[in-house]
Amino acid sequence: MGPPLYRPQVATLVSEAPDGEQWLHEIKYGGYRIGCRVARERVQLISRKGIDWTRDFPEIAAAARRLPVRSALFDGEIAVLLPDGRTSFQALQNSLAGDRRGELVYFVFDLLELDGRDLSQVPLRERKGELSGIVSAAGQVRLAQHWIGDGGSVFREACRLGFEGIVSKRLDQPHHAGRTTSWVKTKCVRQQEFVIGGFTEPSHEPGEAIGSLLVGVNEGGKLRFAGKVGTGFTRALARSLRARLEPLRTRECPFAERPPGWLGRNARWVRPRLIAEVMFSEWTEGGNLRHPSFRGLREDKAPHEVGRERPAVLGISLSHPERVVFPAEGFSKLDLARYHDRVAEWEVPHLRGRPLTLLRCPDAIGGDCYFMKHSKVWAPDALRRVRIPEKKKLGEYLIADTPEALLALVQMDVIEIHTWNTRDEAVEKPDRIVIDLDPGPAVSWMQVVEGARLLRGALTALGLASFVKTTGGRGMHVVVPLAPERDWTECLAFSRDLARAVERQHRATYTTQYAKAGREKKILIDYLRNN
DNA sequence: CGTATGCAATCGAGGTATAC
DNA sequence: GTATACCTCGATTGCATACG
Repeated sequence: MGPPLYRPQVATLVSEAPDGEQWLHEIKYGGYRIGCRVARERVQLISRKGIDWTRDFPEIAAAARRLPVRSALFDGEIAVLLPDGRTSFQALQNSLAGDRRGELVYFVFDLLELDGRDLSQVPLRERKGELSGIVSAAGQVRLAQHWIGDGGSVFREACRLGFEGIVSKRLDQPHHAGRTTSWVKTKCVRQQEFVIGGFTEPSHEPGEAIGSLLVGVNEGGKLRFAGKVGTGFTRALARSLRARLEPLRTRECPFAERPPGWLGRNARWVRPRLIAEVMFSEWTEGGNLRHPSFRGLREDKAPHEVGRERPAVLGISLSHPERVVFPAEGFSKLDLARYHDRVAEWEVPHLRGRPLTLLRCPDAIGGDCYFMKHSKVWAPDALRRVRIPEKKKLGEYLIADTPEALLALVQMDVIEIHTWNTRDEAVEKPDRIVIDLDPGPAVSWMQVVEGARLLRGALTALGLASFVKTTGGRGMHVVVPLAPERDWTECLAFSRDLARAVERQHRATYTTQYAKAGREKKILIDYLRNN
């Protein structure tokens, strides 16, 4: 008898995540469900329908071959892990097309056979136990994380972080092929209204019902096609929708841009009068709906009121969320917002109370960017404005004290956030000194690291704690926190003296001369950051 | 006899491969 | 380049069959 087939267990959709200690919860990764059979040196990756996918993911197969088993059947999901920690179905398909943006990871969540022992009749709790001894929590083949109990919180957190939803599994149940209720999934759904601009002829009842609805949203005064909705109605409802749409029939396509291909030529068009409520999982990169499902007609809204609803992060509404801000990596404004949301806990303490100088790029990096010090511009309310006396007049500055304020900066298309070395309660008394190590083009990164260590040594000898900050470029900042007691001139004098002392001792390596010429192989110690 | 379950159909986006 | 077929993911309906 050959090895048992890969017959995956699948989850039933429910509206609320279950609670209780008998349930564990995992992230719904939104990748491809894949079984992995290891037998001696042979590894095979198998799709949900039993098709061999080993050739499509050779690096996963190679990593699986190194697992410490003689034979095994693993179950899991292959997904693309984005740098912000989310996984993306879209990115996975791009990855199969050769576009590597993010890391391909096989998240393993079950073990059905181990070294000849059939584990399929063993409770999930024990299978998880065996699995955790074999697959580690890092690497290209990695253990899927899970949480026991409190499904509601796991679900809310998963949605907040931008995942598709969660899968909840009974710990006390054996494996069971096919759809069961001992595995359930809860999805983070989106729902909104769309204008109906047409429909397709159904294959079964031509002339009597509809196949799918063609829907769109208003964008810049035009109706933009957003996809087809072909499920969520019964046959009877499809017939009644046809009856409602038939009087609205027109020869002219109501969408500003005709849908591509066959659809654009063969769909039935209607005057854009009816509004449909549609549930869907997400917007695709092309601005279409993924997994759309009809919920009903909205009789209470006018078509011109229907637009794409702006996503919000931490309550800050983002315009142009899909705009690509980092073209090389393909990251959008929404990606940037989610990143700041994730790191806000660490980022905000360094921003709190500090007047800001901002680099804004309304197009993208590489487009037109400009530095902004004063805040005589529109900014969301979450940002605080302060007035600080300058040489001649009062200057108004922005300060970000909260995670919401940080997201407000993203909404303003801010790419770089530069802070003052003082806080607004005492603008004349710096609470830190920053010494910038700016390497010439011929200087290696390790030399910059050595420079930072040298400075830190000198500071420690003077009784001052210090830490380094990467700059995003090739240099490094050495930051010295201070009690806000000395004024600017004293801080500047101190950092200038320190920089010159280092320069005197190591003339071949360091300089305090700003002129570019002559310092290709040297590190400029820039003390003027404390001015 | 009603309910549960499995399976095929019919829809969706987005991808590949292949034929023309 | 365009069209077709088929693969992944998904939702949902409707029917046949199994079960208590």
